[in-house]
Amino acid sequence: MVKGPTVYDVAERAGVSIATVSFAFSQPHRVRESTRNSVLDAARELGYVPSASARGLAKGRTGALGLFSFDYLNLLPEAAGDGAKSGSEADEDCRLFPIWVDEVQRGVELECFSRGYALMIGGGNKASGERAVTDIAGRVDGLIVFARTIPAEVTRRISARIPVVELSDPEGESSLHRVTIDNASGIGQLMEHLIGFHRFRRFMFVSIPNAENEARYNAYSAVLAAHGLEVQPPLESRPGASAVTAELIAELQDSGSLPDCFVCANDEEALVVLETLKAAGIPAPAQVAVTGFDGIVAGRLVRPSLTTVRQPMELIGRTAVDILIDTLTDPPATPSHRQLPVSLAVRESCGCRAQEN
Amino acid sequence: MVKGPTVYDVAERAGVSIATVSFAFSQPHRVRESTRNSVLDAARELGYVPSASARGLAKGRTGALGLFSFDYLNLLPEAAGDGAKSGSEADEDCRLFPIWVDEVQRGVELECFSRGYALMIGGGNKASGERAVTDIAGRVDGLIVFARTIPAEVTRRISARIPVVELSDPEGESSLHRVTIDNASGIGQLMEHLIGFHRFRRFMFVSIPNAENEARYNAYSAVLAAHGLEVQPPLESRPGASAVTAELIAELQDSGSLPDCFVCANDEEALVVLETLKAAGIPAPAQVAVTGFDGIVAGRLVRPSLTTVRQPMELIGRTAVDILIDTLTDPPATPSHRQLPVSLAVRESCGCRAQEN
DNA sequence: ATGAAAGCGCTAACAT
DNA sequence: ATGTTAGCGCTTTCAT
Repeated sequence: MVKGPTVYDVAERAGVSIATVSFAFSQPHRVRESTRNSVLDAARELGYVPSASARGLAKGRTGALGLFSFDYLNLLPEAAGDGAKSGSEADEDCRLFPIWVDEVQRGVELECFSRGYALMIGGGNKASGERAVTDIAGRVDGLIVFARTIPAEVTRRISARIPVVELSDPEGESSLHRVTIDNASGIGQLMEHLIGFHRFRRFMFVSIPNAENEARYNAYSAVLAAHGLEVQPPLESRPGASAVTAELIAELQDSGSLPDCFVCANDEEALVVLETLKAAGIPAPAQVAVTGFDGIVAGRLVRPSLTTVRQPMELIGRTAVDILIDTLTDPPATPSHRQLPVSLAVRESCGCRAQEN
Repeated sequence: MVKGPTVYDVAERAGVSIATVSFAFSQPHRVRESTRNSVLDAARELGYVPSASARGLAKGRTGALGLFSFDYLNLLPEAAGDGAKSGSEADEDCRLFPIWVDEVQRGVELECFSRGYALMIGGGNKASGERAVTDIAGRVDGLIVFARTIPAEVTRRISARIPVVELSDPEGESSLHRVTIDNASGIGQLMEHLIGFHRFRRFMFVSIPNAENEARYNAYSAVLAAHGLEVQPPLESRPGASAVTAELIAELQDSGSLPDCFVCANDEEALVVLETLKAAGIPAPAQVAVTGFDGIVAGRLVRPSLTTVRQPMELIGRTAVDILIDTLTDPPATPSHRQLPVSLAVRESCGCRAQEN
């Protein structure tokens, strides 16, 4: 744990200057082979590990990209505590991991590694948020953030210093690069299946209000309108507050106005709805169908398994990294915006038969 | 993307020295409130983002911990390509993510964030391995590595500079901190169930040879011996080479020497065995039972679901971070070694009935 | 309470 | 091909 050797130590041991040591590592062909070998040997013998801080300071680049992962875990106490009886811990936690964010993160990691970048991951919650994201911004050459996790003012400030990619929000601060998905197409495919194949007519959209969900709701409304079907205002659930959802659904049942199908803005809400229905003794999909959006792993674990629109999560992460590296290589005049396709995953909760899997 | 403002800019704007700017951030109470405010205002107006490189260089600490995640993806082509018909992509990839490593990583992330550290993630494969791990070692205050992913010589060198925690290997370079699990207890619980409850008598251990698996095999042998049961040498599978496993199992079948139960050294091998049996038309668990070890998510997705020994993966990650921070706070005289408990997860593949989930 | 100045370890001109 | 040297942006004594 003692202070490690530096270029100076290596240089001295190899009998050369520090510049030569530096060159031996960064531009091997620029130093005579014998020299290079003696430097490399000295480094090895000394156990030399270059300081990324020093290197970063000198070069003005760190060679790392950053991903700010919001602490969605604040929701855990609430989400884990109600609804299902807490069975084995093993079965509990899988509903919570991996979620959308985790799968995107994986794509980011893979792309970073294969492109030779290190990945700095930062996390935070409401309290530590701005501080944490600024901290990590100071450590990297480019940053990826999830939409709506940090104030626009903060990302704007950061984007004045390093390129920032915001993930998956149809709109937002325009100075940022952006990766989105084709919400309209996804909802379109889904509704086509529900209306055309299942012949459902009465729908209810469930979501917490945010830009992403609004885009999905708009696409949903458009499809219903195009089919001449009635459009109800969305059922506004609240993150982690499944009790609220339960109450709303109870009201619908009491008034005899349950829809044919609950179209949920994302998988996590759909899982809550599914659980709520089960608790209320309303059979799904027999009496009411339910669909999600995202394609998280948990959607395949539950029974009935969740019919949903699958996002290319790994690709989203990879694309963000690609944008960053491109931007670093040669800065584009205008922020990139790449929209990725989605695909329908028909499973059980819409009323289709169980898959093999 | 223009060069961002520095302490000098902030100092000038606030009409103070750079030292005061630094103090205003790091030791707010040491500067007069009015001064502090003008510094903070100036920083905000300028969009100041402190450089972690400069800070790290000056302080000798980066405030980040590292996790070196080996590129297990080299196995993908082989693993994904055979066996099951490639159904929807959705169903494919879930068998590969999240695996053990991913769940441990999650624990590392959570603990880092809650303790105020950033997390640097590095990845590599055989080729880039040493280079990549040295690179990330130069960026952090402490490093976590998975056992057997990098040469002992390299970790030793790095551990001379920063504390290193190696995860889950019963033995290894002794200069490293270490987090292990109680393999013997886990195998003991598992075998007790298989022998005591299911009355199995003829077992076959399946594994690729490594220290971890050897520890499990030894525990397994000990239990069998204690029950006066015959101990066969392990069936040596190869990572990703399920064809080999298939051949070995075919031989067993031909010679009429299929065991009552395949005890696999880990879940991934168990999944391969399960698939191989299915392909060979041998019903599991009806004719042959199969068990795993680890408790990865995929084990709950397959049918029959996998009976296994569950590791506290998140806790493993958290513990590693805890050791690192402790060590950074005040260096212990001797490397820490913490062993974590495991628990039996009885599911379908041993012959028990389907769970609710 | 604030400023001056000496590094931290490395890179990259520029010399030689 | 190799050496000299001036920073990179920040922290931290040590003065004032």
